[in-house]
Amino acid sequence: MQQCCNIKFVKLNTPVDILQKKKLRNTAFRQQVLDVFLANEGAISQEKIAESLGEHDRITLYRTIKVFIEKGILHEVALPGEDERYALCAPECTHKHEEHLHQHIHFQCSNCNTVSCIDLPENIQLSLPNYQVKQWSINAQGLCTTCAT
Amino acid sequence: MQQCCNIKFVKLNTPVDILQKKKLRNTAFRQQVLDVFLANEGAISQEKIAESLGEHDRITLYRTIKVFIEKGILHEVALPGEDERYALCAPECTHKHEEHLHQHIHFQCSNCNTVSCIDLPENIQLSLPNYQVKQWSINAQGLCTTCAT
DNA sequence: TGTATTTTTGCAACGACGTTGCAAATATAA
DNA sequence: TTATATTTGCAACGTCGTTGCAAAAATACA
Repeated sequence: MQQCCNIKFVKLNTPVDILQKKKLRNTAFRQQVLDVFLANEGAISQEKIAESLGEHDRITLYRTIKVFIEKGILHEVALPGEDERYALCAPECTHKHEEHLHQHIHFQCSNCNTVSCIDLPENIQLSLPNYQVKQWSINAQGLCTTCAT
Repeated sequence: MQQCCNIKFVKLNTPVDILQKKKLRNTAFRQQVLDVFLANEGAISQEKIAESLGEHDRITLYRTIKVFIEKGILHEVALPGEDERYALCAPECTHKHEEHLHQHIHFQCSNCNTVSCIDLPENIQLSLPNYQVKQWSINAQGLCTTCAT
């Protein structure tokens, strides 16, 4: 069972663990960025990260996000008409340029605007006639658990 | 049956038709932009549109795309790590801020990099426990019809 | 533990792009 | 044909992505 963006799962890894596993140096800045993700559920934009960080160097943040994506620590969540968001990958995730399969659902709440990653209960195949589908993801919109009640 | 981004369907509408229906003035520039979409299947980026247009004013293009999205002529196709792309909406599509339901698949070919919109054979419901799903779309990657063979 | 090596950071700099205001040009209505 | 409303093109501004480079920091190694 592939679990991605599951908070229970992710929280087992400390920033230090994550960086060591990916052979990245353990710096204060990177820890702060990872802390932001561990404190926020779901996918957040660069703007949101920047706010959470307080005063910081924007180029360093840009490069940190870039490296995290390349190493498979973060993945990109694209939403139409909005800034790209980023979310923690599960430990199984490999580098961007290797096989990096994300088969999950990104759910955006039209009320509170949070984007949560929903795990799929099992591996589901998408098959399209005449196409070779390698990976896929679903972007859904509506009301999240909190706002629906 | 909802058909979106289906070329057969869209080609029945001329640029003039499209603009009239949306109560937008019929200008040379807007026609050129629409022609680019009618000539290119699938979703294309602003950069690609700009190339196809030749010499033009970038602000006018920016505003044209913006108006087309607001009026429901174009819709935004978000892809992780890439510039946003735009695709023609089917005539049924309403304005952005009304109910604008796109339940379709955006398929990106990892070889030729084209993004095509695939019609769904019928209305399919996505149901997630505890969530109220209003709309959804699928981003898939792999090899398209042409490149798979 | 101290030093060498490699990585990372912070800053300058540049271009590209989103965005707005405004006046001139254009399209539609009367 | 003229009046009105819309659209365009341009200036201008700030923000962001990106790169190069030197200083600082982290790790490896003796």
